[in-house]
Amino acid sequence: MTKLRSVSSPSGDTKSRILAAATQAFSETGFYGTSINSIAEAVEIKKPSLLHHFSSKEKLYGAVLEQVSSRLMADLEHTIASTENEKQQLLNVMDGFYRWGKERPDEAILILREMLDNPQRAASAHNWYLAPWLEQLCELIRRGQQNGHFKNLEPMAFLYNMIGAQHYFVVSLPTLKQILSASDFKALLKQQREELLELITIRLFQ
Amino acid sequence: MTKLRSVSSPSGDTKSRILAAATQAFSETGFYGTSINSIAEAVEIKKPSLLHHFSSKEKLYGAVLEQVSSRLMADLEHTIASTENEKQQLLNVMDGFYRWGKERPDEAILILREMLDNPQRAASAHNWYLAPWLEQLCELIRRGQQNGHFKNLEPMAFLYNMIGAQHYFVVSLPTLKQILSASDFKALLKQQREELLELITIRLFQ
DNA sequence: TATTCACCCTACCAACCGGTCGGTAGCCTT
DNA sequence: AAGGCTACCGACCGGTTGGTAGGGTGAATA
Repeated sequence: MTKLRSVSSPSGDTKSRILAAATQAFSETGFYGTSINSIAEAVEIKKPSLLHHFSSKEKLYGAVLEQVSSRLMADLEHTIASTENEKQQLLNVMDGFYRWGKERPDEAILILREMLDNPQRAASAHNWYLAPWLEQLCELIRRGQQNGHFKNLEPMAFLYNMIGAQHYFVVSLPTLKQILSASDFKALLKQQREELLELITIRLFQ
Repeated sequence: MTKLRSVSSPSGDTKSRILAAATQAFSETGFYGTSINSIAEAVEIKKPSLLHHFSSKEKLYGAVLEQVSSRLMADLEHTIASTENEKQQLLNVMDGFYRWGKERPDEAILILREMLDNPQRAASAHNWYLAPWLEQLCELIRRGQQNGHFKNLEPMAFLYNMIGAQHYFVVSLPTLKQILSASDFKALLKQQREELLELITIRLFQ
């Protein structure tokens, strides 16, 4: 029997609305700087109602992180699976990472915040939200090296610099947007992208 | 008349002891996650005594940021002034930035936190603590290009990637230290440094 | 000797925090 | 009609926050 969702109270997606609001809030003001009350207000419910869906602030925060990291991981796997060539795989993954940062800056900032706030938790085995991501990419590069498509270099060190540059740039965007003119900002956005691609090309391919 | 500083109460440097403790605390737990009481405890005074030296939490935080950024700026100017060759200047500055991150990770994390927490404040004219820094470096590169020592590329985009990669790596160190073995960690530290130098070399000099 | 002043303290405050409690409204199943 | 369920709420709790008021102390100044 199909369940009818009442129109007057679309309560079924209250949970996801909370998650969305929490993602933005934690991203903007961090875990300690965000009160669950302010999140509840954004969803237009009261605090006890929020705590009905997520039994504690920590649980809510954890749910947000898990949603973000799982989406990131799924994107990576999909990207790698959809191409054969290692060179194109790497470029596509970097492109996906770039678009992720541009389209979901909240999530990019959140992941970085978590690394700063909670290095030991962020690092714990299956909990570092970029560890499996980086590991997959490392192996991709090693495959490319074995096939002779990539130059010989340390995959991890290389990747960390490229991912770091990209991630850092993304979280800087709100700041940059304010100190640069609109045209300068737009130009830098394009230039940085081309610069990073050029770096990857001359370091890995040539 | 020279003022004698009493030995029993070296109160003159209570202020700097507060600053040091605050730098560490804010770096570890952020502005909202840090209570002035915990800072006072670290200095072994009571909260009102701390508020006697810095009249509010915001003021203290501002003083910490100013101390960090002024030292960073002084280092940059000293480094540039102590060399003639643009190529060597750039390498020395990057080296200085690297050592800053290694020797004062607290400060590196703090600057990044400030960018996340307060993009509009962090960006405001004379208050973005890396803006003048980046500007000086940009001009250095432009000089090198005019002299024909550097390749032709967009200085800002290039710099942002290099600085970003380095800064990102530094703030990742606590996390990396926990997911890697001691030997792997040490190896990565060396490799990343060489990798970044290689990137600069082949992109800017060759 | 009297006064000032920097420094540190105890005691206190209103505001806010995360979280619990008892209870209500409405829907679904039996 | 009864019972159970989810979603939601007002009132409240203990505890912590940044900040204030005011008093004590000891050294420099006059």
